[in-house]
Amino acid sequence: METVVLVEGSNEGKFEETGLEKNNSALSSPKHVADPVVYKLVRVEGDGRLVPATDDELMEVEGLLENEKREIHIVADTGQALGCTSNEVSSSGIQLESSEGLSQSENTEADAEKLSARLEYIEEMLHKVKHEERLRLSCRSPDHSSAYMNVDSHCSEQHDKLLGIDQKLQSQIPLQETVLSGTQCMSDNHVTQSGSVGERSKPLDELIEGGSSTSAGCISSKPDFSKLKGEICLDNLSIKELHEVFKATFGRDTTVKDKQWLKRRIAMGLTNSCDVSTTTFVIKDNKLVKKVKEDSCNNVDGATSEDHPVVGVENHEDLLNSLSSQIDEHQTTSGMRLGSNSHENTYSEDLAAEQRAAKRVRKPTRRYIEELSKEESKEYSGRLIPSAKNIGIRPMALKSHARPARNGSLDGRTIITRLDSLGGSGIQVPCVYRVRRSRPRKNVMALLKFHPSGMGMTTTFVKKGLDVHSSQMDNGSGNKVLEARSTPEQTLQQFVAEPKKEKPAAELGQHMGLKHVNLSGDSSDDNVVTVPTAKGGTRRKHHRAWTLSEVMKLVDGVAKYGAGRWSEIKRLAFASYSYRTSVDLKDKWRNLLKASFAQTPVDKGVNSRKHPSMPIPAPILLRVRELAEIQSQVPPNLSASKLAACGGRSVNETRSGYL
DNA sequence: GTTAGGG
DNA sequence: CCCTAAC
Repeated sequence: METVVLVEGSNEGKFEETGLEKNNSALSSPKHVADPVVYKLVRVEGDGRLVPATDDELMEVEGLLENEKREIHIVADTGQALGCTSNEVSSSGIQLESSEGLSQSENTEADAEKLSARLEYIEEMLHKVKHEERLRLSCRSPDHSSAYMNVDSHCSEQHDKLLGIDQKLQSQIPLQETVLSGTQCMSDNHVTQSGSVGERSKPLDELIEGGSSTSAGCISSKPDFSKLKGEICLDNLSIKELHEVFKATFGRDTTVKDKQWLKRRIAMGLTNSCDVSTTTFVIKDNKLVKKVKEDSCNNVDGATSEDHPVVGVENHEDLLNSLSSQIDEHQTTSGMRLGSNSHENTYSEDLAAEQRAAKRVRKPTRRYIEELSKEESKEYSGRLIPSAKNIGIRPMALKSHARPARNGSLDGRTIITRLDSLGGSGIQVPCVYRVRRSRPRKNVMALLKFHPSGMGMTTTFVKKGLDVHSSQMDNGSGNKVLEARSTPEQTLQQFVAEPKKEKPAAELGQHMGLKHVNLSGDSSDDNVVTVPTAKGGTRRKHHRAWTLSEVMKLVDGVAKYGAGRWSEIKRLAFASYSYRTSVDLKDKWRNLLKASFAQTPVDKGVNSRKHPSMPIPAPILLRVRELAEIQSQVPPNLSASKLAACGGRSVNETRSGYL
């Protein structure tokens, strides 16, 4: 922190996080002008900004080139290796050989030219190699690859940012000095932050465990990670030891003798294999140093834009989310690029292209799709679907949606949910699906709407079914609709309908237990049906019949906390019913009121309702009515007659009772 | 983020 | 159940 460099670094990070871009501009262009001799690899930030590559980035290129092929092969073979390797490759893809780059940059222009030429070459090579790999990845278990890609992408994203920051530092000082000062600051930083680093270890572990199962594969075999905690210094290890660590880390052997390379590699691997660590640590001079500033953390939690990485760990899911969204954004905007005409630009474009390609392979997140649809629908509605498809919606949809057990019982659901949350079918699920209670955004609707083939037909069909509108009918029609759809649509349909995610495992468990107790048969959750709106838009109706117990809880809740305090009731009385929102409660109460006052008085319709909807026992209705009267919740229209009959006492009764 | 109300 | 306006 003491060193100028460090300070700048942290500042940079902050700015970047904050979204201030002047720094970047200042760095890339001005800098470039000032020192034309220094050609650097540049990469495009998530938001499209150009960020100079860092020494770290430059670091491995050479070794990478040497090992590229070998690694790729490995990748092709094992899923695990695949994940790990993809990480490495992707991250290394943006790297250039440092020692050379540095040394050359400080030389004459002639050297610089050479360098640039070389960089170009390297770029090409990397490009090709990466492309190859991508192809392979995409060919192989798309699930895995995509999943990995996800993780990896976000990792690299982070990494890039970090590197970008480093680079800035570097670019502002003589390169040689950079190294030194870098080391210097690192050690300083090291010392000052050692405490935090220690703290960090725990969350890190958690993350590793809680992280995607896929990445876990790589991480699991990384016993030596402990060595990285606290001090995180591989310097003391011999090459042999490094090899061991390497193997432990990546699950494969390496023939590389270069100590530096190994150290870096290991550090990288460890870092990349862990979502958070990337954010938290900066790899520099063969040491993992706690990063001063977190980019991603901020994204996740703006308030936590402090020097404490721990924050980021808290909700890595969100982290992933935000990251993915970032990536998405990047993806959509990657098309446009800064229009300068420098060499850097050329490189950056290459990189950009490269990245784009990489991302293309990546499975799009739901968020992405949504946003994409939104964006594109404005301009090219026709192209919308195809593009989405190409990006890989289908595999994902099919995959994540693979739930024959949908109709299954509670157990079935449990399993399914688990799959979803654990990523049994795909890592991405947890991060992507988790948040939303599953109501697709309008965008998605739009997406559906735009779907070329037979959408219109489907729509009408659905509508028909919907019109019948009985809870049961709903389901039936819904399923029919799904089945009726043509393949492509089905994919989409499923994709859209899929969402019904039940939440975090913990809650789920609880929920499950309670559920069993309920007499309800609603356990057949996910009566998710997409229904067309009158305007042509579709919306998903995700129906879940209210169970008696739920109703009772609701009534109790109202009695306790008062009608209108839905959030309270939801939180306190419906804690276990994750799917009931306060709005739901409110709606239900409204209905209950209606029902109670409509039927109870005469006692005629009490249970006589033959409609599919669950009949509400008279007692409950009675109670509802009482509560309503007590709280003057009586529906206006009904209250008139009813209250009048009762003597209108409730008129003066205010909610004060519970207040 | 909640709540109320219409659809 | 969805959507939105209003808070």
